Amino acid sequence: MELSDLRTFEAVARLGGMNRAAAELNTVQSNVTSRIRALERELGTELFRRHSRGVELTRAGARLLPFASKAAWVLAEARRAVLDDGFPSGRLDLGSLETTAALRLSPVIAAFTAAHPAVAVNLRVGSNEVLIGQVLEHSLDAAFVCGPVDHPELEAEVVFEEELVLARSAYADLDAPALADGARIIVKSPGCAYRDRFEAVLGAAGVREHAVLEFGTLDAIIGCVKAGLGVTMLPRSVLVAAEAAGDVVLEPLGGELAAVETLLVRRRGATGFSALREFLSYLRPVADGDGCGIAA
Amino acid sequence: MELSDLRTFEAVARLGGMNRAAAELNTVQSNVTSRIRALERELGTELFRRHSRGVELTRAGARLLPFASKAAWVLAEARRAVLDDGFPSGRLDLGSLETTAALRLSPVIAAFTAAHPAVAVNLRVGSNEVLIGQVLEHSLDAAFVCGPVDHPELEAEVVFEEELVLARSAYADLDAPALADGARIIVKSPGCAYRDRFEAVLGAAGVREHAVLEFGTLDAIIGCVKAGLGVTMLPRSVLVAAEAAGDVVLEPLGGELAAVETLLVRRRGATGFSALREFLSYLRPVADGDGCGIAA
DNA sequence: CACGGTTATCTCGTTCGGAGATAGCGGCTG
DNA sequence: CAGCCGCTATCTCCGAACGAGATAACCGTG
Repeated sequence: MELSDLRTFEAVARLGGMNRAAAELNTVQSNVTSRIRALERELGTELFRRHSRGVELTRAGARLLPFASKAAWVLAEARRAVLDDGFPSGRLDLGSLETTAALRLSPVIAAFTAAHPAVAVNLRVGSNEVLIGQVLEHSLDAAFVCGPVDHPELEAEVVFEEELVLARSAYADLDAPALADGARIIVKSPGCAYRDRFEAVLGAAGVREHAVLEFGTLDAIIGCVKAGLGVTMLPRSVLVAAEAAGDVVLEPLGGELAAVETLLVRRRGATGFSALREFLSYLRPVADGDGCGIAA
Repeated sequence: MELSDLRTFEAVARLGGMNRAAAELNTVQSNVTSRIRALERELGTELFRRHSRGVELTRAGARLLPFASKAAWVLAEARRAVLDDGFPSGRLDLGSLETTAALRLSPVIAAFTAAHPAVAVNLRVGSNEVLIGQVLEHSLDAAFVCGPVDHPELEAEVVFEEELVLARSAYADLDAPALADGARIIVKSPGCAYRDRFEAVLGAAGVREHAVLEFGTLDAIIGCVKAGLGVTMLPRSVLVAAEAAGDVVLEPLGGELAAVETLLVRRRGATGFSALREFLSYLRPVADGDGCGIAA
């Protein structure tokens, strides 16, 4: 059982056909077939059920599939570890919630890239679930997400602590309560980590009905809040600029619903290559200076 | 980078020479050399420093080595997972402290093997450190050890809780304190998990000097205690037979030093093949019936 | 029934890896 | 210093394995 065998197996399983797999692997169908048959012969089990539309995994094949990816990851990490001579270099794929990226990360990443030009930092913004999934499938090295995260294959540490506050237009009726039945809340697209929290806050405030306005960017949200279209809930640091400009009014939430921790999650056991280790060392002073402890 | 390349690499690194590796791999030296050179060419780094006595790993080679083992493990687990059709079968390699094996495991293993004759259960007795090391290097599937265990790559659950008690000869001067300066303690060979605990108990009791007698088996220890050669500290259940026979007198310790947890440790992320999963299900009722909760 | 799409099988040519012999290097020893 | 021994590097030969292409067989669909 060689790695190339597992690669073809994985491609066939993913694409559902030997022809398609052959195209992706830059070879011809007959070779894919024979490789798979050889693998089946070696393992003594059928891995695919063949039919006229392609193939589908048998139960044994389904059990093998995760190991095919795992083996590929191991080899990829091996290659990286060999080339990693202790001086940070290569790619560093990070993920982040948009709020964290906007307010916390730029100075850290700027300082890091300045000190380590050999590292190609790649920052991808996404929602909590997507980011965590990408870390798990090795598509990201680490991600800044909204805690808590509890997954056996991940380890997380708190790097920032934020205070969630309500924001509404400075030109609205400030005597009325910000949250009432029929309030219109402005949030990011589905999957936003703060959205669930917002719903919980609404529930705690006794709001049973509310309208929702969704936007893809923070700027759009804040712009709409200014314009009085509704109320939003975001980390205070995201909103201070708008508050200083006199456009929005902030209202502290209090209670434990207001505290939100930003975690850096990464795969457990990934000892960490130089670039990631070094990046962490840039991150910790920021977090400490911010008064945030690091939890193991 | 194929798996066979990593296997030859691992053999060369472990044996310190291409000739020796060739002998182990049932091939000739020239092939080993060329495989290694091809690997070095592919990775763009020297993996070995050659000299007239053999080869030694470069730093890059040392970084690669752990991944070679890891890749081999992944493939071995893949093969097992494919052949594992949900009905427990194959080998199940367990490790245990001698005390646990003697008193707790026999009924569980007996019931398990009776119900699952297709599983070849293999029980190896050893000390805490050795067992944990063997679990880490995949030489054991799981091990019963003395807690607590805190290792990022292991997960543990409490399966038994024992009470440590002092035991001394029933024919000794029972009015004198069992633990005093100059006491002779009888323990297992170095590495015994209870020994450190015993030393702590002695310290807490204010004993500054004591003699040590080491034996390899529990029977020898208990025999010597009977004979009045010294005092030992073991789980109560190991000693009840001797107490009932009237040969030894047990003395509860009290305090948190007396409580000892037996953990089942296994590698994290190893989803667990059928045999191990099934064995766990045999274990849990025993632990529960014993009044011991299972901690995740 | 013909057609498009699929997998299985066969053959041919190339390539890759294993076996063996030899050369070259370095240290050790008499 | 010369000879020896153990090691790695390199070369050549050969067989097995792999990739490419063509063809057959199968199935569902229009």
